[in-house]
Amino acid sequence: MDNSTTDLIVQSLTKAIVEHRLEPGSKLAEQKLADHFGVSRTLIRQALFRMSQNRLVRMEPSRGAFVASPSVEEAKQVFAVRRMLELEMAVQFTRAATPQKIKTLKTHLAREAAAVNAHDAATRTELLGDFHVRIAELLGNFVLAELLRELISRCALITLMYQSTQDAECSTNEHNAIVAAMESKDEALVKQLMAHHLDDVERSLTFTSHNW
Amino acid sequence: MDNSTTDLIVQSLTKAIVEHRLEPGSKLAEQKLADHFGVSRTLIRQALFRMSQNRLVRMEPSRGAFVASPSVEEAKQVFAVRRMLELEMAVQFTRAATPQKIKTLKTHLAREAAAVNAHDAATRTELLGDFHVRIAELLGNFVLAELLRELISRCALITLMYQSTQDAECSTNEHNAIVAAMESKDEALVKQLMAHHLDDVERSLTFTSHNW
DNA sequence: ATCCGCCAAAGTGTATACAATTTTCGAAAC
DNA sequence: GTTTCGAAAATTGTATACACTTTGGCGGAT
Repeated sequence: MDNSTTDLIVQSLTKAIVEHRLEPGSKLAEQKLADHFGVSRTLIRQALFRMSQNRLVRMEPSRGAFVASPSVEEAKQVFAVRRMLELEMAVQFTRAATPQKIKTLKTHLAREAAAVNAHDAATRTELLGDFHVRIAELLGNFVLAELLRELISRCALITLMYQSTQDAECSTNEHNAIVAAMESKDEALVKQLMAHHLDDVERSLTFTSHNW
Repeated sequence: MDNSTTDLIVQSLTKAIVEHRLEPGSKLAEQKLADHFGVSRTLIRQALFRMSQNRLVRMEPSRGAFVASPSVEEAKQVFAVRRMLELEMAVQFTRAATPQKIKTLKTHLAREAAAVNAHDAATRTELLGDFHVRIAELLGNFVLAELLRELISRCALITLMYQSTQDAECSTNEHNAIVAAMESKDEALVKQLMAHHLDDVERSLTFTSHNW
């Protein structure tokens, strides 16, 4: 079953949502999107369907698709899950890390820093999330990696809306500290830093919560 | 957007796969399914799409949909993720548990026991998985609950195929022990029992692995 | 007998048509 | 001026049509 065209539409819409060109709650009319992408409604519906499973889009029966408006409560639950997964993951990675794998992470950190400096919000958010996914991949657990990617994209909406450049710099600094601790094989420190990091990211959201 | 009909098809197909009436690897031809359910290919395609995101179905471009054949390696990764989530979840639940919540779990255990005695494989597998989901719900984290449901259904294929009645009895006994430990607020014991339980379930799979 | 190529049959991928529902908007009633 | 009702327009939900790809087999060449 082919879905490459659908994939492109999903990517494009996801980008638009994450970059905040499509506001939370706004209507995603099928025919308009079909015209815009130059395809039939069939492919648009497939794409919207998939995005609704990722929770980036909300569907209402007979009423259509809307850009999701994840609540702060939902974001908190997502972060609770991330904490469960990522604290343990970071410890396990530290145990299993080779110099080669550490190097791969460091390369990633360099790209992060560049994106933060360039004030490219979209790329920045993407790379900040990728850091966590990358660790899972290097650990060899692709089920975990995929799950994390989903969780991270799921609150990307909120993250981006409330994450100032300042927060982003803070994040990438914390990433650096985590990798340094991994390199020195200090499992306890890694766990502590990762916990602190996730708390920080979450706090930057809930402190600025509002009226959706 | 309505999807109630699609939901019914998804449920029906999922049941057929989990109950092993549709073997792993077998073709899911759209027109045949459409005829069987008395709908057009449109709805069948939506259902297959959704099931491919749950990993119960695998799609190949221009070749169609097939019942998934999850590898033992993939099952191991799923269990690794479950361990990360569920050990911590069990501890947190123990901390937050009220007598009311413990009672809810005990009610569930009774239903499990009945299903195991009745040798109803489908219901048994469903309830054994539900135990874990229920804990997440009682903890109030519905994101976690939904994620667990997905993870559990994802290896339901393998679980059911290799899980003998004996294993199932073992599982429900372990569930009982876990709830007892929760009731006595022994966090360390809960964590240990849950770890042992997940190891047991996983071991019952990998020991009987074969040639897919 | 085996292999290659070609054609028919079957199946998937996308677009379009049509049915059913919701939304919009204006006119009538209060 | 506000509310209510209703019909037209717009939008979603499902079925069908059609193009394109894969599959399977038959016939001929080696």
